[in-house]
Formats: sequence, structure tokens, C-alpha cells
Amino acid sequence: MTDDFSLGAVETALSPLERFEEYLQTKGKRITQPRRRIVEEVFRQHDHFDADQLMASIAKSPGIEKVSRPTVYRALEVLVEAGLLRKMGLGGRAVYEHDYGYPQHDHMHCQACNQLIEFHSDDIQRIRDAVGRQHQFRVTGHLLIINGVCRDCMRKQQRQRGDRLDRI
Amino acid sequence: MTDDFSLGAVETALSPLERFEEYLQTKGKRITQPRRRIVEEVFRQHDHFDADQLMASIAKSPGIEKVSRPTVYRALEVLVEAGLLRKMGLGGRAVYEHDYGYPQHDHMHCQACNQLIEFHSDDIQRIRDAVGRQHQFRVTGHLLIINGVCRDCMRKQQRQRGDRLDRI
DNA sequence: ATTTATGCAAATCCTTTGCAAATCT
DNA sequence: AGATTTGCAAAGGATTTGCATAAAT
Repeated sequence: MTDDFSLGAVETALSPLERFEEYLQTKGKRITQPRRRIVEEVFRQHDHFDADQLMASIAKSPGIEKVSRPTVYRALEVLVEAGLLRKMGLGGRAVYEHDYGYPQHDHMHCQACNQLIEFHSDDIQRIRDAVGRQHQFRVTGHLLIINGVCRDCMRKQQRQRGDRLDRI
Repeated sequence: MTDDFSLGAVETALSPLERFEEYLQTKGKRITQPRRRIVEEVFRQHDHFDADQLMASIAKSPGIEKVSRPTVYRALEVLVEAGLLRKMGLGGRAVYEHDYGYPQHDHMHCQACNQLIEFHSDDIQRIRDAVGRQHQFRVTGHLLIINGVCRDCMRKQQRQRGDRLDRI
């Protein structure tokens, strides 16, 4: 997978931080310490998170100084503008995930444990674009969340049902 | 289309209000004036709305007394439980739409005028269920919103670009 | 030096809750 | 009568804003 023409290689040419700095420069915005801390923490690992979780993980990272809540929110907004993060509303609050150097995917949301499970489907994208064409709607993206109960939680529920029956 | 076995005929056998009253009875809940007003206003026409808009439209309906905000929220919750309404988070606030006697559909959301445009696709449902099966995820529903710019807003944007050029 | 970003405190928005009075069954 | 529902006022949680200070260009 060292093909220079592979999408992955092109998209990941710059690190998230480099890509972000590039964006900031083109917009006349500034590369500050808080912003650097935030980007580093955000891309330390791939995971979904909200503003609170991000604040918390920055706060408890050893050596990294904390960042105020407004600054976190403001930085997240810029990161979305920059195309580094994707934002989605989930049960009241905003949840963010990587949108840079990470393959297109959608989510299943477990209504029992609140977990987000990623999956990929080329078909979705195809249908999405076809629908847009039919309605003369310029598609820029989509949000698909499949609701239900994940495998683990289904097992737990089955156990509970079993327990109940045992007691009768 | 007077086929007794058609889904449409079966699903729409009861009016929304009747269906709601039925639900309330089975749950030992009560059929009150505020609830009746809310259901009537909600199903007066098919449209997406939020709690505020509903409050407002009830308030300005002649002859219909206003309903308090908490009551509106509480009634909407029950209507969702009852399967009469579907709730979706959109840009911070909750938006509701008919889910009774109304065919399955998804939405395109125009980021310019904030309008929701409905569309239908059997494929989406098929893919959704297939994905669930693959991941041993029990699917209960989904939310699909295609983001972009609607036809009308695209025209407006083109006009503006044209104007700008004219001035040069 | 100038402009933008930060942090604090307070505000805002949407939604929910506690509780006494009103309304159903 | 007895239970649920309403409306009010107030609380709550997430996110945003005004403004003086700090940091970046």
C-alpha cells in the first residue's frame, strides 16, 4: 500500500496538525498553543467524543495545560470548518469524530449502551448521490445513524429475560 | 385504492386522535383537553415542526386555548411513544414529524435555507437491514439526512455570483 | 504595534422538573 | 374520591457571548 496515487496516501500527506496550520494560515487565523493542544489530543486516537470529554482528556493528560471550555468549543468549530472533524448531533449534545485521513463511514447507535459502531457501505454513498441528482440538490455530505441494539446488549437482555423466567 | 388489505387502508383506519386516545387508554393515561388540542394542531397538516412552532401555532389558532410549554414537551414525548410522531435532532433542537399513516421517508437538509425536503428510497431500508444483520445489530430504525443545498438556494447563489461579476 | 485568541463570568437556548392546583376517570 | 395532568416558576445541561487580558503575527 505504498502507491503514491492511492487516496489514502494523498489525503494523509499532512498530519492533522500540519493540515490545520495550513488552514489557519489561509484564513488569517492564528496557530496558538491551546489550538495545538486540542488538535493533538483530538487526533491522539480515533474515537468519538464530545466537548466535555475532550476538555477532560486534555486536563488529565500529563504535562498538557488545560484549555477553557469556550476555547474548546471555538476550536472544535474551526476544526469542522477546516474539514478535520465531523460534527453530529446525538441525543442533545454534539459529538465529533475524525474526518481527515479517515475513510468514509456511517454509524449504528446502540440505544442501550449508547455506543457508536462504525460501518462502511459504498451503496449508501451511491444512493445518496442519486437522490441528490433526482432532486437537483447539491449534496455535500450526509448523516446516517442506524438505531437499534448492539450484539452485546442483546445478549444482556436475553440473560435478564432468562433470569426472570428462572425465578418463576 | 379501496382494497381492505392495502397497508395504507389498515394503517389509517383510525384518525391520529383516535389512535392516540387508544394508546392513552391502554397505558392508563388520560385524554385531556390540552392533549387533544396538541394532536389536532400537529396533524392539521403535514409538516416538520419544533416545540416552539407548535406552541405558536396553537396559540394563534382562533378559538383554541394556548397550552403551556411543559405540557407541549410532555405531550410530544407521549406522541413519540405512541408512534404518532418521530423525533429527530437537528441543529441543537428537536424536530418532529408525522409517523402515523405516513409513508417511510428520509430527508435532505438545505444548509442555506434550513428547509427539510422529504424523499423516499426502498434501497436505504434494504441496506440498513443488511448492515444490521452483518453486525448482529437489532435494527429498530434509522436517521438519514443528506446535507447540501437545495435547488432554489443554488439558483439564488448563482444569481448573486452573477451580480458580483456584473459590478466588476 | 496591531490584530486575533483566550479565559472568565454571565447569558442564551432548549428542555426538564418540583409542586400546588386543576382535571380526568 | 383518587390518580393523573396542568401550569407556573425555577432548575438544568449544553453551548455561546461580552469583554478585558494575553498571545501571535
